[in-house]
Amino acid sequence: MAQAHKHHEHAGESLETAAEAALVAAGEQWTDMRADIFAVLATFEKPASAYDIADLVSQRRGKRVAPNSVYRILDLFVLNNLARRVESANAFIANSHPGCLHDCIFLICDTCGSATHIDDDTVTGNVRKAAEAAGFSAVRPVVEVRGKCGDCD
Amino acid sequence: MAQAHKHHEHAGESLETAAEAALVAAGEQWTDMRADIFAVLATFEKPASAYDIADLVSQRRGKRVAPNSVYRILDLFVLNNLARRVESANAFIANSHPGCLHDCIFLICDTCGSATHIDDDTVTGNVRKAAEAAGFSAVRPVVEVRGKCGDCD
DNA sequence: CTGTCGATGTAATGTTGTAACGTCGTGCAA
DNA sequence: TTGCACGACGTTACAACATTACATCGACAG
Repeated sequence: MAQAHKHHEHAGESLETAAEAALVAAGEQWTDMRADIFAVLATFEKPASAYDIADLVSQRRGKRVAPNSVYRILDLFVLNNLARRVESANAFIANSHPGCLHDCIFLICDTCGSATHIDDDTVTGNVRKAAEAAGFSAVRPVVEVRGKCGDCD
Repeated sequence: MAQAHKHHEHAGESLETAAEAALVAAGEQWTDMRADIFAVLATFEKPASAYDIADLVSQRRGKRVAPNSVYRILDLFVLNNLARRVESANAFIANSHPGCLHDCIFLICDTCGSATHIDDDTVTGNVRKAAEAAGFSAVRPVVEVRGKCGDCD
């Protein structure tokens, strides 16, 4: 069912470096603020709200960072595919393979809150096709699954 | 692609009657308040926020109805499949065939805000399978598509 | 030097969602 | 008939999420 699809999955340092590269490649700056926000976002394995991030970034910088600023940068990240918005959780999660662009599917555990993401282009492709068949264009599929993860069984 | 799947699609009076029947069948009461909220919800063709509904129901009753009360009843509706929550819009929409239970796919137009829903059990079934293959259980798929509808092209 | 531009700061406000507790009517049991 | 239990709804307060408008600051081109 799932497509075999080889990614370079990043983590930690490597992920931040990849994110920086991707953002710079898009003609954007990689500032301290952006680096801090990405770093904080990347430490979460659960989806993080903008306010969670604002708190942690504030600690890290020893100075209050307003949610506002966080949203701005998060939006930029989402736009450039460094992060994803998890609609059903009003929260954000770092993309573990920035630069590699496709629709992803999030599995969010209602018990522990963790989110994993899978890429299955067959499934999301079918969603796109179904939408296009109904006359929709310029489509952005939102495919998320709420449930219970293997660890919480 | 899309499954041929025959529903009784309701509208107006008929829809409200069907909703009442479904709720009563579930052992719940069909009160004036619930009827009003459902009626208001059903007049929207766009997803409606709880606050929108609260405003209109307040007008209709000539007395302020708090969002709080609306949420309670909306939650009940969602639980009993009379309404659906549109996660990517933080809003609700009436289910046009209450009692008929399956995963649905919402197409939300980013231009005019309208939402249509399609049922394609093949697609949602594959989403479920993908989630289960990843060790997820008790799964509730959220499949929504943001894009531009035929009318807004 | 100065105007412009992108990034961030600051303040205020709007929107969405929940918690805690009070009141009221209905039905049932003593 | 009284009193209690319960579900539905009201009221208030607050928490969480998100946006708008405008100010400040440094880099850099003219």
